[in-house]
Amino acid sequence: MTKAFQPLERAPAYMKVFRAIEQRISDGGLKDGAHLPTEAELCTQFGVTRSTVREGLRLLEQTGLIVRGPAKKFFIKRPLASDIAAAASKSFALGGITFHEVWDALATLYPQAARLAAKRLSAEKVAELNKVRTTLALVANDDHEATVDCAVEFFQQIAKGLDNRVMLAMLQSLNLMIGESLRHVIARAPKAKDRILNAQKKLVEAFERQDADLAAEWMTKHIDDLKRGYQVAKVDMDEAIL
Amino acid sequence: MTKAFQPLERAPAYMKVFRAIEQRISDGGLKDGAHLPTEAELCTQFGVTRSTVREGLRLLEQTGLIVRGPAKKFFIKRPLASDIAAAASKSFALGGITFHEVWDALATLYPQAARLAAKRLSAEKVAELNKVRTTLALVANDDHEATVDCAVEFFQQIAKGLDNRVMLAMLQSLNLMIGESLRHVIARAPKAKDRILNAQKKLVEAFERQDADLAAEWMTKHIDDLKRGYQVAKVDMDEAIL
DNA sequence: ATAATCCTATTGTCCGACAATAGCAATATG
DNA sequence: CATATTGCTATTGTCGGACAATAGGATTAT
Repeated sequence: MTKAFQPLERAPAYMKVFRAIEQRISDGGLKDGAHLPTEAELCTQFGVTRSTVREGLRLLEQTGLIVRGPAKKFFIKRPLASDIAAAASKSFALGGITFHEVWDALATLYPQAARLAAKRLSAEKVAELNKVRTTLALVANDDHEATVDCAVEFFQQIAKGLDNRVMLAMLQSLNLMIGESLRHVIARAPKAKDRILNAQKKLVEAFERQDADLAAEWMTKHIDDLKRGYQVAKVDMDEAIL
Repeated sequence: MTKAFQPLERAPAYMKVFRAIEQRISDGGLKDGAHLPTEAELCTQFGVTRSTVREGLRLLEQTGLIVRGPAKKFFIKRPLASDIAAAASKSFALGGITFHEVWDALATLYPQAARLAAKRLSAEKVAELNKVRTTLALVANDDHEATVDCAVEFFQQIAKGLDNRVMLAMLQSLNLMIGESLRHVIARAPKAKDRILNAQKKLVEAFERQDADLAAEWMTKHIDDLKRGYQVAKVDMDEAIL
């Protein structure tokens, strides 16, 4: 007797539409920036109705593979690190991730990131970082909004400087998750800004000297400070973020 | 004159449906495991037609917030670390991430993960790891499939043992991305398995002694070996994965 | 008691229609 | 002639209804 049959491929048509287009994107048939045919055109090509095509498009839309251009037209977009980070941090939040888990990941990743940064950051990037730092020094002490923005921007610049999209996405997703809570902390821990400024200064120095150990050391202190900030602000670390 | 009007909120109805349900999930109104009302029910509640509701459901579906239960009914599901990892690694692949970037992230994250594991892994978890290791020792030398599975499983167990869903998701997404390429490497680098086994042995020893430095050291060697494997297998590290 | 069959609720797909909108062409106005 | 306005057209967003496919549960037959 010949071999048993494979279970045959049964997926809803809208799913097949999704996968077909996704496939075309990944194999380069639909290049980045190209625009998708109109819905009517897709109907005739796939031989299904608009409702079905549209359901498939919604899947693509949520995956982030197509974005609206002018005239509501969709065009193809390959996911950027920032998209992945945004999606991941949103999912984490919905999954009930705690401050503790985020902080733990920060404490693990960022000192290493600082090590890499010390080795890889170009002189221009370090100068850029320094500019962010001086900007932070200039903002009013009670402007918590701007303070947080600068503090997060400093992290962002380091992440971007690593020249690695995987790490960028991971670090950015952490940045997004701490951003909100940081606002909370800074509003309640008045001395936080000075400590942040000091850590940033030492970090920039370490980057200038390309001293990986020093960079890691100060980054660790910086992250530890954040935890202390949470404690001062009486944030329950086992509470879910957002 | 009174202040200018805000641009009014104009989003397609299907998007509003999506956001409304998403909101209900995140604020706990729809609990994990609860089942979504039928499409017809949602139609009456939102006051839109089924087509519109269904487009919204497709968005939820792709976000991973609802999954099909028996009878095709949708059930609410909060995203798990593994879902986030799967989505992220797929996006990375579509974004054209290179082997080099993945390896770079591996080399940065896993030694630190090993450090944490040395401190946190329970005795049972270490025993579990040891079991994976002995399983790998027993598989035939030419069974590349099983070899890869065991090698990846070893990483998975470490990731799970950290007891941190953020790190778990990040490490898992890396695991998914190397999985495929590892198959390629092991088929071409015959001695790879022995080196993997040795590294795993040393790692387990380090975990048993809770020696973080030793664990990090051997994990670094382990990851470096992987890179050497790529070179032996003549994989172009600047090529996109998958 | 178990297996086969029917029933029903729900999803998947189709069709056709029309309103809303954005971009473009044609026109009016100075 | 240049600019502003208007109308045209292609496309998307939404609607309503229809029916086939399917999964689970109820019912019947053996």
